[in-house]
Amino acid sequence: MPQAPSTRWCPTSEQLMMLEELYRTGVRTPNASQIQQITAHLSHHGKIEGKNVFYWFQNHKARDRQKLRRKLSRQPLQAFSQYSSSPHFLPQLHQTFQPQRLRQGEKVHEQRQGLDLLRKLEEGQCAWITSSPSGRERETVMEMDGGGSAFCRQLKTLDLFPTRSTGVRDECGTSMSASCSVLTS
Amino acid sequence: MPQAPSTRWCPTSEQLMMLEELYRTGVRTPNASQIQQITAHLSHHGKIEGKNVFYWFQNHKARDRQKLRRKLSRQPLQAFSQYSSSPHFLPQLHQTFQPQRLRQGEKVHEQRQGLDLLRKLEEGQCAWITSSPSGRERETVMEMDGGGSAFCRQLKTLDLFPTRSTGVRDECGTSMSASCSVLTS
DNA sequence: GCAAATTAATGATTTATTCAAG
DNA sequence: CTTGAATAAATCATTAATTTGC
Repeated sequence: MPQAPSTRWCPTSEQLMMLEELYRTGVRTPNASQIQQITAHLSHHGKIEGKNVFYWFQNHKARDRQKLRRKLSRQPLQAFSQYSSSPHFLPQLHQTFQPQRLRQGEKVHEQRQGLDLLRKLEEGQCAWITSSPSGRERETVMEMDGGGSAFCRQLKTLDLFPTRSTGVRDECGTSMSASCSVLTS
Repeated sequence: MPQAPSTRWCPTSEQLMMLEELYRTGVRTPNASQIQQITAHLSHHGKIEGKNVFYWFQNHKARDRQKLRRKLSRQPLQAFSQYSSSPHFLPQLHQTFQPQRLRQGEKVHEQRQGLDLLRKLEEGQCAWITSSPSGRERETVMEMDGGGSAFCRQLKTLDLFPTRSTGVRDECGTSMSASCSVLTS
């Protein structure tokens, strides 16, 4: 069939890796000259023009920031957990794990609560995660050394999460189906 | 009898299946609370602690990415590989980009170039960036056509990224060993 | 068949990056 | 410019698979 001559640049894996390598090592907003050089090099690995390089860095930088923000805004849901050995616990967990999105203006600072585990693990303050919760289900899921989860306010899940992706999301999953949550307090 | 002090967690098949199910359905980086919940549930199927869950997701995600990248790098789809992937190309580019770091006072100019570019692009004055960078630029930047080694004599590797290859390990094109090179002349 | 020897997986640690707040 | 937070990448280390000589 008369394949439409792809109207847009499609980076080869090598080009992509090289761009990412440059990005990883600090290049963010290359100037004209730099773009020219990059383009020259990458052109050995496939069709490419300067504007592609320019746009790539623009987009990559932006999406990186976006990803970070999203990452920071991941909030824990309410502790519920007496399903114990329910054979249906998985679906329930899923409900709890849907990515949460908070309001735009919400201060990022108070929203983190993610995994400072690593640090705590290394510092030995990881009782909460090191200890085996095997004994019984605790309804006070975490108590985290007093000050850890003060901002663990009540979230109200509004709805939906058709998430059923099979591929590898997370990274460039710019738009993962997310449920919408709102602070109710 | 001093039982083999199994030094590390060994997931039961049930635990593994549950973790994989969670992963398949989108869980990638569970936060503290979520880890607690997962741990609580999985503990019904065998000994387990929070950090095991944490590490499991870290590793699984990382190795998934790794697998994907390795797969991608195996499909270099252009015949331009006469230059193939020169290990020198990156360092050279980096060298070019080093001067990008400016002192506080004079930062504006460089930074603004990106915007200028965009403007030009949108205004149609982007001939310089749209045009394919053939020949000319290449010469000034890299001489490597006659055997890239000639270029290397002038380079001094700073070893920003020590290429400690443990040999055996995985990897391939994922992370090109990038060292920071500087002209010594 | 069966261990010792080898190799592949994968759990656990360490190290480097990144963004952005201070 | 410095530092905090939070990974992701790299790598170390141990367990499971498998191969191999008998």
